[in-house]
Amino acid sequence: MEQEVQAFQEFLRRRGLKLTTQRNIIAKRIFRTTGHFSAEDIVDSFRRERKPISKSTVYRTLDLLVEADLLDTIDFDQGYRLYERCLGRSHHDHLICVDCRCVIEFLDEEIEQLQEQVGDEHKFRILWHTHKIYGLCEGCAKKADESATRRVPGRRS
Amino acid sequence: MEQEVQAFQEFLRRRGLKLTTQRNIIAKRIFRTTGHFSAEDIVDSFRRERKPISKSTVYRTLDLLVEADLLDTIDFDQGYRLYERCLGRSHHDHLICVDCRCVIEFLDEEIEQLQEQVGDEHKFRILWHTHKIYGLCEGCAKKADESATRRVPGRRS
DNA sequence: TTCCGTGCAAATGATTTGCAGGACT
DNA sequence: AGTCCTGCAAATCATTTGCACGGAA
Repeated sequence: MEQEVQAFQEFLRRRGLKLTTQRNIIAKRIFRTTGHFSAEDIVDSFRRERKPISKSTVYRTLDLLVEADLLDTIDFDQGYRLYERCLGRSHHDHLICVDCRCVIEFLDEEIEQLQEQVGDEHKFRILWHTHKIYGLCEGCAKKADESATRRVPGRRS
Repeated sequence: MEQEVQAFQEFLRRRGLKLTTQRNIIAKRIFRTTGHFSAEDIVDSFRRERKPISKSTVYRTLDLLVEADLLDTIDFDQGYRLYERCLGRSHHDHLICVDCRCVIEFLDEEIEQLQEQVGDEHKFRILWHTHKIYGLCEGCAKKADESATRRVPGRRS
């Protein structure tokens, strides 16, 4: 968190941008989160505390944080963007539960290497990648199995 | 194409849906495409030929074709959805050029297997996945290098 | 005849933008 | 003082939906 706050301030300075109250509040709020969040999550969290900060400002600040390499965006094809902190975090990909929407991170070095190979084979200069595996997490898979079984005796669609 | 037309008609019949002129026209147009296309591409192609079909109908028909397993949707995080025919096509993933926006398909059996392993390790029941590698295709990488070199003697940003 | 489909216009919902008044440096 | 910012409302833009009319079965 401290490191991120400083990195952000440094970034603003380098760009000749101002360190305003709102930017500070938003950045600190974000640097306290774990996991993934949407722009609306941030806006809501301020609304709940009755110190509303305008949507636009939140969006604009998120953009800055992404440019500063302090946030990554992830698109889970849900119609809106999610963000996650990335300073000092290594690259990883995602397992996404289509039922409870939870997200598990994974990293497989072998896959990472094979990707490089794929790039080479196609003379493609890789810049970044996203690898998303959709399915059911342990809990949701269990639930699904149970309700499937339960339905059999009852003969109901 | 013939196969797909029949599969679609069969799908409609099974669902008690009607085989209308518009659905037929749209389906046939799509079954002639190669590569990726957006809903707007389809709408435009009809507009150009002065047999406009309403946007809504196109969207609704695309949904049906996806449900019929005749189309896949792919989200390249461009703010709109792309589709591709998938009947009889095996699964594959994508290399996406961020410059010219061209798309190269790839399939790596080793990666596919390793994914299964990742799922197992996390007790995750995989349903499907997307694996997108972004970067520069051969041509665009070359162009990028050239203009980078050219800039050096001239000393211009 | 009876739904199902279509086209249109309007709604949606996340994100972006224009603008006028405020706030950093 | 001179920019850079903020908040608001309005604009975007792809996609969806409500509704009245028209068409397949």
